[in-house]
Amino acid sequence: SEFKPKKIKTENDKKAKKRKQDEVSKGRKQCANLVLRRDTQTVVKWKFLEHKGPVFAPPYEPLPSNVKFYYDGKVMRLSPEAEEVATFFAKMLDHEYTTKDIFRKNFFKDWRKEMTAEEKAKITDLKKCNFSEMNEFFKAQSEARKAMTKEEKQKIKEDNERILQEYGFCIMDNHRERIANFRIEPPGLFRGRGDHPKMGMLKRRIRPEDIIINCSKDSKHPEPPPGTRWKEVRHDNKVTWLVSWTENIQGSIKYIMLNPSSRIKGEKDWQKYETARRLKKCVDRIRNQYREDWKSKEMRIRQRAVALYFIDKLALRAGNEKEEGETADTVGCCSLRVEHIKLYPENDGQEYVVEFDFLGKDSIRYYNKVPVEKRVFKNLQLFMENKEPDDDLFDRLNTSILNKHLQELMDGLTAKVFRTYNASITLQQQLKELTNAEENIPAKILSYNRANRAVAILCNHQRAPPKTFEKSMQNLQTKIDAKREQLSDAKRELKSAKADAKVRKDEKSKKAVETKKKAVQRIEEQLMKLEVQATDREENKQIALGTSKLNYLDPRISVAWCKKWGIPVEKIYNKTQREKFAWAIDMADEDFEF
DNA sequence: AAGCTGACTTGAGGCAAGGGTT
DNA sequence: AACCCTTGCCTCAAGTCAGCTT
Repeated sequence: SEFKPKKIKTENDKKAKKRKQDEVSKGRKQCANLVLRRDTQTVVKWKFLEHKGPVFAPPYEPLPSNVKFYYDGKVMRLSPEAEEVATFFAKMLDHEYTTKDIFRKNFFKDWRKEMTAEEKAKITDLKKCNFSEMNEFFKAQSEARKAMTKEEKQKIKEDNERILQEYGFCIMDNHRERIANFRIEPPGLFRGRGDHPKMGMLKRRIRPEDIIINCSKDSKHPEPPPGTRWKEVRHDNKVTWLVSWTENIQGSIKYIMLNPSSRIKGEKDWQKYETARRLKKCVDRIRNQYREDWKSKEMRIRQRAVALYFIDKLALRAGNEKEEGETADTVGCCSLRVEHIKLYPENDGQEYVVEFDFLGKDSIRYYNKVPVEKRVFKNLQLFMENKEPDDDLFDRLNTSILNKHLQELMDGLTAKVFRTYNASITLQQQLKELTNAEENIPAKILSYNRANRAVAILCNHQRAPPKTFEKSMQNLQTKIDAKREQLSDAKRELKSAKADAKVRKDEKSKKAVETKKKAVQRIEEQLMKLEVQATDREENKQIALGTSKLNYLDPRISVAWCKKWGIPVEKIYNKTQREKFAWAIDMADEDFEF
């Protein structure tokens, strides 16, 4: 089809190849414009869609009667409804969440709603509740699961596979496609991230009556479980989801959609990178424009221009405003407040330094000290004049205004395109800079990871250092030491073999020298591999590469790099990633340029 | 133009599978 | 074969952005 064109075979004529390629990409682009542009709510996403509906969470199984709950030191039997919610709390006893005031307060309030009148009258203080037997019961259960026999584990695996085959796929326009999340989220206690005002609230169980099914009219639509009915069955081919329901914490809608390997997700992904590549062509013009705008006599334009500069230079997110009290207090570019930045006319020998310190998406801290242009600095001073710490830095700007402006600068341009563009261009440029033709494959892969790391740092993709980090580092060091030992042994042996051969001058001893030489080489290589691994791991301590690899880096850059240096794609992408990026693996050859 | 809603992408964390090591 | 540790995968929360309503 248009989307996965046959790879163009190289004749010796490079120019013909290039021309042909341009045609293909032009055709593809036209196709994209036709089918994919302006796609929210306006364009047909599929013609035929058939699926089996969602898999519901298993029903609640009451605790065995020997597992007791105590209130105020005395055994108390709970109604099944109250007991179920109690088990959600009991399962989390070891978690820090359960010590937090807001969590406890929210949980207790929602738990009481599930209690019978008698329970409600009796249970008035969470501190007097003793869930420890429940907690131990669940711990024992998970131990038991681990201790199952091979056969039992095999059986579970087979059952899962059967469910996957039945519910995990759908038919969309003549293709059997993998569904991403066909299981409905089970009930439990809401765990918001960061300082979330709703943490601990009860996430209720989803029933068939909550479910909207979306499929094509001419398909066999899924049956609800016996004795139940769907909320609605609709046939909307302007959207990509198969199932939806409304979640009770924020009142937002949740969806079942297709796997990243699906045509519909792949095309969208490809389109995203094509938009970023179009930005590449006009980014200079846009940069000149916003630099001009720093001088505008209109405040709103200056603010817009400074915000855009941050988004471009620092890869900040757009920063939509959020409803206060509904979510954790986090910000992005447009929602930055005065308290989130500090200005230093001079700092560590640099002029005009801005210090950023705020909580971004997922309450991950963004901390950065950057020198900026004098004009930007002066503008920031102006924006901050006569404001309180909790006032908006950009009071004349929001994401909607910014994106409307961007749309005028380039078709399809929005704030997040800058993140994609800067991430991908950084990878490409870093790969060029860091790859050393002389080096072997492990060393080249280290270079790749370093390029990837540069992007992750730019995008602020942090992670908590793994709990086992120190130990695993030590283990690796032990291995390295052992390997060094082994190497010097091997070298010693080689030396004596050489000496031996010099005296004896026979074939046999010459052969022995060769063998020893090979051994030394092999061990040297192994040692190097370990050392590279150690470096890589150390540098990666607090940085997560996965997110940028999956969401920001045009996979064709990586595929091209692999082809150019003869590195198997498997070294860069695992199986799932190869499935997601199948289109790119197919499309890109070694001279692909982002 | 502000606010709301729906659809879709992006994100970190948790957990289990499975691969390497002892 | 038991163990241990990494890796991959899943989960589900938290963003972005466009279109609609008021």
